[in-house]
Amino acid sequence: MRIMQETPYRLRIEREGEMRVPGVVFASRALLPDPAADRSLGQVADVATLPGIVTASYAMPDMHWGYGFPIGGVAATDIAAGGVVSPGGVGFDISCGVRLLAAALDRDGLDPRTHQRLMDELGRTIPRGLGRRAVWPLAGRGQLEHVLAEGSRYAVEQGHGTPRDLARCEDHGAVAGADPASVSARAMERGLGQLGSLGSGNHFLEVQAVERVYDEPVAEAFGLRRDRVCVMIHCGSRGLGHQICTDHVHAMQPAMRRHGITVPDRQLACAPVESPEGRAYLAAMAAAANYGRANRQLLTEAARRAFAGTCGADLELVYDVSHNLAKIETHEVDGGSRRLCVHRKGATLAFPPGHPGLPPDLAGSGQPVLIPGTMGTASYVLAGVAGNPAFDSTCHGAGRLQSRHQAVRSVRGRELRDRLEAAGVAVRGASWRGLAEEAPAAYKDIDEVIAVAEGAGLCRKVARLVPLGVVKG
DNA sequence: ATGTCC
Repeated sequence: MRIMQETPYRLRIEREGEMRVPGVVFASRALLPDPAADRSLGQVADVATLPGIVTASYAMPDMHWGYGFPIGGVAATDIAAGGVVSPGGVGFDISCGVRLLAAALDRDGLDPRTHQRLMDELGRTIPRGLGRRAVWPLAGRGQLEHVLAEGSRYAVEQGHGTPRDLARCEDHGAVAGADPASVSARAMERGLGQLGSLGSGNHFLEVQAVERVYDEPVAEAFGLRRDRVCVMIHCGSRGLGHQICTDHVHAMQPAMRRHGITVPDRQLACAPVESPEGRAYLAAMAAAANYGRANRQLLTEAARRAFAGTCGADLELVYDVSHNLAKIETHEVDGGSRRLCVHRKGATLAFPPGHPGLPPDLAGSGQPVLIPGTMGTASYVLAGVAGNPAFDSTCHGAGRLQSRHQAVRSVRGRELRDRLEAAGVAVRGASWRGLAEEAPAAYKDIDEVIAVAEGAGLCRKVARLVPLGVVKG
């Protein structure tokens, strides 16, 4: 593989073999994955072979090895030119994403005793870990179908939130085109008992405080100012999204044979967007996306109850983003306007100021971008910028450096908890092993990832948040 | 990520 450094923050993988376009990686040399342990650069090249891919196969500064596509991967296919959709380009955790809430409270208003009571209450009421516990136990299949079709809109309609919440959700809380009929009975079964639950892995609910503001007017428009207490929620579509991915990867095998599509990796299973299999996946994916969004809405309700019961502060929604999704969007390609299927896997949509997809009160700010760090480290709020070189996309997190297995070998969960508590971060975990798997040492340096994302022109910094307590999935 | 294997 021939890799050229184009700018300090941009590398190019030259087109060769079956690649239809080059690879473009937004990273400093220091952030590049170790090729001995992580095959993600090869995955960027593999994605470049997909039918219909345009411009380049991109990777964000937090890139690492994933299922088929790299995590941190962005790929757009031209629908009219037979462009494909690939479940591996979205990931197993469909619509995994982040929501940020701002409390009507500053950090000096949270005395140590109230802080502990708040964390205890969150620890008691936020369902997490493997299995089926939920804030909203659905009445049955009919109610779940409403969630799949209407996402957070249905949750709010049913009293789990306010109309103001929807104004600060991507797509007003629901992806269009969701079809519950494309969702298998097994996926429905898995989804019934998990709505309003964090899950496990890197998912969390964190109480944070704004430590630094880089752009006062934009922070103000987002509802943020220095020292404000916030809540960040990171979760996805649980077993339902996972099952949908599994079902449709299998369903695409005959479509690939029928269309004569060959891919360098079985995990890149795909089908033309304009094929029965492609359409069925997108309809089921949209349903999972709506489930993921409703999931964050229900966890918001639980967090609001915990705040109301302990410190009395309201929580106002700053924004909600999905960072695992494929969307049909129109972009300029080679001087023409094309309908594209844009895959973002571990990558965040970042519209520039003035984009019609923004809420009117944020039109001048650009789209809020929410990027969590790791336990005990900072998180960032950023904004979309004009001239984004990757279909209005940016990174989604710190990016894993060590495998879960490596992380568990290098630190004990109890030890990590004690270290975080000593540093003033209250910890309410689900399992010791899960905690060790998410050790900060297993991730890249979030400050460096953000510096590269900004340096590469993907987004710009608005505020830096630091953790006060974490409820870990 | 995930009832970490149907």
